This record gives sequence, structure tokens and C-alpha cells, in this order.
Amino acid sequence: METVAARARVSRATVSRVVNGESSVRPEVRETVLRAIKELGYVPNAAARSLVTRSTNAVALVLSVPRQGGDRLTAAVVQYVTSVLEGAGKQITLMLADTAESHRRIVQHVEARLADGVVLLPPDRGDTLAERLSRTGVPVVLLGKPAIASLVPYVDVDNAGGAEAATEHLLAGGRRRVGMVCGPLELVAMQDRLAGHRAALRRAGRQPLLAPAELTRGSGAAATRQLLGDEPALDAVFAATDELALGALQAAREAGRRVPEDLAVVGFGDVDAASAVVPGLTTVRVPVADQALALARLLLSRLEGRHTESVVLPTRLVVRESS
Amino acid sequence: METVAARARVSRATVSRVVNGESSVRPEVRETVLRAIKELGYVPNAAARSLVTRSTNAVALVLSVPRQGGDRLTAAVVQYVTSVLEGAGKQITLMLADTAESHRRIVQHVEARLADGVVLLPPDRGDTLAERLSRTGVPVVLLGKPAIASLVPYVDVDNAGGAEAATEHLLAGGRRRVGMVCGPLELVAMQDRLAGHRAALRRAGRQPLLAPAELTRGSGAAATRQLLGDEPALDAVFAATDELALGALQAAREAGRRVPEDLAVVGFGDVDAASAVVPGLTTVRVPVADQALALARLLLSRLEGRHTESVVLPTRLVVRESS
DNA sequence: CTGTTAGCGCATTCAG
DNA sequence: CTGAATGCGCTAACAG
Repeated sequence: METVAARARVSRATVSRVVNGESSVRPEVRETVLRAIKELGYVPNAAARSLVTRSTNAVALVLSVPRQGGDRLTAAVVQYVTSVLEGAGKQITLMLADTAESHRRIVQHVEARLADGVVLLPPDRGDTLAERLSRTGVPVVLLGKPAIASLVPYVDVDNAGGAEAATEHLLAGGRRRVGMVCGPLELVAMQDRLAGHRAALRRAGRQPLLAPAELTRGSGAAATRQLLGDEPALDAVFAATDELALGALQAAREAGRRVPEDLAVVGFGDVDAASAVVPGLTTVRVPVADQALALARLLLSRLEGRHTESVVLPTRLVVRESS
Repeated sequence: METVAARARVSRATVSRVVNGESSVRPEVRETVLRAIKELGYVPNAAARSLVTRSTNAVALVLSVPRQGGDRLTAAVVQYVTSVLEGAGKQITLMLADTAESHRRIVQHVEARLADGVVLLPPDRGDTLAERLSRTGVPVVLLGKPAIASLVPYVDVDNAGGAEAATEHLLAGGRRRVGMVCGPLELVAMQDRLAGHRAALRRAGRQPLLAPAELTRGSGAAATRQLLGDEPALDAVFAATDELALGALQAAREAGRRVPEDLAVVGFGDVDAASAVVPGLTTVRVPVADQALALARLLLSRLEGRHTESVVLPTRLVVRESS
């Protein structure tokens, strides 16, 4: 900076003003300084700057692993959050929230004002990290509706609406006995999907028929077998995730039920495999990229002090051959 | 720090020594300082520290998108690199390398020593970012063997070996006419897979039979149709990726060829869908997590100044029903 | 082993 | 509108 100042025949203070885009510099002087900067390839020292400004122009992207959202969501978030926030001149610091120790480190990081904002992919099971961070006063945004109501804004997809649409689609197709393979209800997304399913059934005057499952294919198959055993007249299954639905397809095959003739199957998520299997899996598509983008924009809004509300993105039923 | 020093009745320098774990502090003094630190909740200011040490204790994780490796690999790298490097006390700065502008920013970032190391997921098509970064003198590690030989160490999987094993498996199963659906040969991984396939054929005294394809299911199907047309006696297809193999399965179905009776199909990657389709897809499993872990460790070694070689991880054939 | 001293590169008063 | 002076919080010699 000293060198730049000398070359432009001004003081360091003026260089600083130019670099920070203050308007109180005479245009011709500004030009001279800019030229000197370019010629010398000067690049400001971030450490020195944040030492004096007490702000790091950086945001923390906090990942909790593993997540049920899966790799697709993680990859999308990483990409879009970085893209949007870099575009706004922010630096992105990646942090992992897996252990209690890491939570301490994250809180400390934020308290030390090493981040002026946080994008938090919360763990699937309840956690208070979001609240703790939010209490430090820095803007925090969440991916996914938190289990306990909170003032922290979030981005989520319309799980209830998607489940409702899927169930209605089955009923509209003339299915009389619709079972549901549920995921673990500690997950808010699973609660919402169940609620949507119930709402659609209730409106049609039908009784729910549920089988719990873990989020694996094998567990989806087992739950489907159970439904099939409990209710021989079963002619449709709505599975809370595609992985579970793939298990349902497998169970149907093993039980000699034709899909979709004897048994319709609908999943949730539209993962790659959904379009690869035969028959193609009808499923609820989740707008992964939009979600990631919305998350980035939400934080940006908050950083700029704008008032911001949580975002819930619409889901869309993709009808294939399984229903 | 001043306050801590006062409370512990020592100088700031001593506090600094304790914080930085220097051994030249009398144990009892160290204790006192540590206690004062805890009581005051003191946390060192990273900006001030890196201002004077001229090192930020941070590494850059540079992502190029989109990548053929896919979301699974991206998610794994993000997770493991962060986990390992945070464990070593590093901060991770996420950067996107998509545009020429972003390349400039990354080089500048590294030249300004805002990162003491770089993990680079290079773009699939040739690029010189790795070389440019490496010339700045900071340790750089790559995911995937670069197209042009370089001194920059990388982590890759044994693409040639995997392809060779897949092809040998088909030949050992009595297949007489084995075609290959290739991906774009600008991708080094595709070159290697082709090379492995050729090596196995050569050893068996067979001629290659190739069909080029883009990395989509539809393109894999088209290429398979072409192979089927060119060579009616075709009884096996090795596809360079699982996505292509799924296309091959589709083409076989449409052509009325039974898999595996009439046509054996083998893929590469072992994506989720590979085990979900019927018949299950025989494929070459790629150790994604190991790759990510190796990448992180490789950078760590280089940061610690240890001599390091590139790493090539073994792949493994997973035999299912399609072959 | 510990304290003193001197900056690291920058933004920001306060004068001019 | 511009320059001179001051200190952000910390580490690194250097003495003691």
C-alpha cells in the first residue's frame, strides 16, 4: 500500500479510500491510484483489514453429516451457496458440525466474529446449535424447518403438499386401500409427509394404514411386506422416500404383485434411481437446486439487513409407470 | 490478551507462548495462564495473528462444477477434507472455479497467502489452474489424474484396473463378443477405462468394438443400439459409467435381448441405481470415501512438508445379476 | 524461563 | 478533498 501511495504521489489514507470505494476522492486522483494499483498488482491484506474493521467479510457454511437429504442436496448447497455469496464478495468458511466439540468450535468462531453470517444445514435430529448461534446476533439461516419453532428463518420444500398430491393421485387412480411406508418421525420432513398423506385420506374419507421404517431399501421392503400381510386388499403404497419406495417395489416383486396393476407405488424425492428402475417410479420431485439457491439468497438478504421470511418451495408429482 | 496477562500476573508475551503451546513456559505459570484464559473466555483473534505470522492457517477447497464424478464424490470430498483438515486445526475456505474470473480470484487468493494449501477438484476438461497455483509455491493436491503430466500430486482410482477386471469377468463368463460404450475421451478417467478394456481384450486375443457416447443414459442406450446393429453376435457390453450401463439395459430391453442370458452388461461406478434396477447391475465399485480421505491426508502431508506421492486407489468388481 | 520492544497492513480519526 | 498520526491484537526477536 505504501508503494502504491508513493507511486500515485498520495498518502496511504487516500489509497485506502480508493480501495474502499469512498466517494470523497477527486476522480483524477482516483484514476492515478487505480493505475498504480494495477501496475503494482497490489492486493489488500485481508488480515490487516479485518483486524482493524473487526469484521471478516466471511460467512460460515456449517454442514451436519450425515443427513437424510443426501449427497445431491449437500452438493447443491455447497455449490450454490458458494456461488451466490462469492458473487457478493463474501468468503465462505466450511465447518463440520458432527461432534459436541465441533459445536463449541463453531460457536466460538461466530462469537469471535470470524463469520458475519451462518448457513446451517442442521442435523436431522434435534439440536440447539441454530439457537445458540442466533443468540450471538449474527444472521443465521437454516436448511429445513427446525423441529422446534424458532425465529431463525429457513428454506424448506413443501413436504406436506407433496405427500398430499401423491396420495390424491393414488386415490384419483381408483386405488381403494392405500398404505404408507413412513420414515422415522423424529425427522420433521417425515412428520410433514405423514401429515399431508393423512390430510388427503381424511378428505377422501379413508383410514390411514401405516408401517414405520428406517430410511433404507431393506426396511422399505420389510414395511411393505408387513402392509401386504396386514391388509391383503392393499392396492397402493405411498413411501416417504424413494429409497423406501425402491424397497416397496422389491417387496411387491417378491410377493408376486404386479406394479402398477396389482399395486401402485409412489415415492418421494425423485432420485436418479427413480427413473432408472422398471417400472419407472412415480414420485414427488424436490427442487434441490432451487432450495440451495433460496438458502443462499436468504442469507444474503439477512446480511444486507433486509427483512426476511422463511421460504417453502413447491414440490411436484412426477408420474411414471409405477402408479 | 492484555486482561488475561494481567489476571495471570504475567506479560502478554507469556500468554502468547501458552496459547501457542510453546514448551518454554514453567508448568505452574502455564496453569495460571490457562485458568485465566478459561475464566475470561478469551479467544485469540485470528486476524491479528495471521497479520503478524503472514499465514492464515487456512486451506482452500476449490470446487469445479459440474463434474462427472457427481454429487456423491463432491459430498464426500467436502465432508472428509473438512473433517481431516479441521482436525489438524486448519480453516477451510470454499471457492468455486467455474469462470475465468473465478480462476483469477483463486490465484490472487493464494498469492496473497490467504491459503497455505489448496485441494483442487479440477474441471473435467483440461485447465491450467493446478499449474498456476502450484507455481505460487503453496502445496496443491488434485482429485483425479490430470490430463497433462504434472508434478502436482493427485488422488485417483484405478480406472484401468477396474475396466480390465470388468472385461476379464465378461470373457471368463464365456462371452465371445464384448462391446464397449465409451464416454468422452477428453476425460482422463474415460481414457484409462478404455485402456484397461483394450488390455484385457488384447490378452484374450479379441478385437475391440467401441461406441462413443456422452455421459447420459439416453446416449448410452443409443450407443448400445448401435453396437447391437453393427454386431448381431454381440453378447456383452461394458459401459464406461453406470449411467451409460443403465442406458444399455434399457436398449437391451427394447431390443428384446434378455439380460444376462442374451447380453451381459457391466457398468462402472456402483451408483445407487446400480443395485436398485432389475436385474442388478454388475459394476466396478469406486471407493469414494477413501478417495476423499486420501485427498485430505495428502494435503496434510504436504503441509507438514513431508514428501508425498500421488495415490491410486484400487477398484473392485461387484458382480450382480446383469452379467 | 520471562518481560520489553517493535512492528505486521490497514482504516480512521483529526487537522489542514 | 487530502495527509499525518494512531492503534486494531498479536508474534518475534532480543535482553535479561
